Amino acid sequence: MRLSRSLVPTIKEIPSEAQIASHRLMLRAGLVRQTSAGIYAWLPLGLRVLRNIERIVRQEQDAAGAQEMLMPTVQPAELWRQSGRYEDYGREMLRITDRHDREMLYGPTNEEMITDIMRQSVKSYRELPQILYHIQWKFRDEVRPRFGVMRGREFLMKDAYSFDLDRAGAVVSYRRMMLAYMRTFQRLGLRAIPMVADTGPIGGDLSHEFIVLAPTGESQVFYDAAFDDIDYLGGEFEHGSAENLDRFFSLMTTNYAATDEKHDAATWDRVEPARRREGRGIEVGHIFYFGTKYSKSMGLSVTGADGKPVIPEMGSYGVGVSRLVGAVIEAGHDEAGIIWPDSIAPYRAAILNLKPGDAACDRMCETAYVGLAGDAILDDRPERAGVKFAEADLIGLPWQIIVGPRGAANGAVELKRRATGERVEMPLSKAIRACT
RNA sequence: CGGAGCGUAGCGCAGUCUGGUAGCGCAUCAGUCUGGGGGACUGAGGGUCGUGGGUUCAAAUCCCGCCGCUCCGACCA
Repeated sequence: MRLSRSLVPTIKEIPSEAQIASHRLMLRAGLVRQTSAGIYAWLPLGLRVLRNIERIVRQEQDAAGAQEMLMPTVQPAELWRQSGRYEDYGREMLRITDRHDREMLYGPTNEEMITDIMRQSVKSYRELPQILYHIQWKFRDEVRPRFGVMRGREFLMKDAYSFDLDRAGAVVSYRRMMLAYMRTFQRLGLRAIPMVADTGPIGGDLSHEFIVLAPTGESQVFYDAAFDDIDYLGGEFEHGSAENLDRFFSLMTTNYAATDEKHDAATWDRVEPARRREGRGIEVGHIFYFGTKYSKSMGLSVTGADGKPVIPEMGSYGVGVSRLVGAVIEAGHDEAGIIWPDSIAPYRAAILNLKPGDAACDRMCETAYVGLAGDAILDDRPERAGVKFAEADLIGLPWQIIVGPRGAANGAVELKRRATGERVEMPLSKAIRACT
């Protein structure tokens, strides 16, 4: 993108309404704008990050054997009456009446809807197990939205639903999703830890929340440092083998990890002192096994091998995609701005033309822009160098190719790594290769 | 939902107590200088003072209602 023709409304001052780093930086770097309390418009740069996170989430869901679909945001109240949650959910649910006086709602989650779809479509035990997911906007009318996209009312969530014939199968699905989540978070450059959780209004008896460590997190967490050394991407764990998943799951659950609500001082004291880690955490995902809660209340059953009805065992698995944008920034920033992980940065590099109008600078910047196949922000604005440096650091792309008249005369640019601040002078072609 | 605040130029704010010409900084636009870490100077444009009513000769300012937003607490991907 050419910055001179793009909507990237950066802000120099700190917005007064933003209390935490990620919120301030998202506003300052021009990623989002608030349109109502807890409701945000995603500007071009922010949307690219959101899409990149979605892509990783999608790849890992697919790898775990889940199928993508898309359910609507607006749902009929009738479905929620069947499960009994229409009244239970309370004021957090945004209720809508259409022109025919039909009661509708803006979905806060989709258990009822997916169960309805499955009961219409799945008739035989041969058709299970299945896991379905979608990435869709949700609305929960939070009493007090805050912290920008971390705690908005409208948010983008990936929610998956598993259907198995028995508890043993459901447990395999649950573990698969847990592995998918750990892989997803690692790819996002986040250290996330699964912690035993309350099941809340969704119900059930097996539930974990995934907590990302960040100093501005909302809850206090305690965990065993053993989690820090686990590599989920290296091939040690796989979705295909129940035995392997079993080993994975016991690794996740035997090491101590708890939020302050579930913290057990006695068990904590048995963790080797050198391995005790304590800090603040942000919940970025939550998974539940809830048995037949919805299948039973809503009449989902399939015919079993013996000709008798079987009520499927279900689970649901949510990850806050839009919240992750905030979480990634909480985990990666400094005084100057955001430091994006390579995996989700809106663009790979910023090309800073320190002297637009200078033939050599212009030519080298164009070469760099083409060389990066447009996966870069070309700062071609007639601004001073200082402004460009400051905004490039604020936006936080992984690389900066700095093209100034000094080096341009003999074909050299500076390549700066945002994360470390390290700057090295080198030929343009080498800099381009380093970024790709 | 309990408690507390705030709505004045794109952003951040002063002015409100004590009614009488709507202001400052940043940003924007034009020009000059400058030119490797948010530069300087000169000039210009930009306002239904959240909204509806009331009091008054006169309301950003006083009174009442409404709306919006923020913060603290209890709750959540």
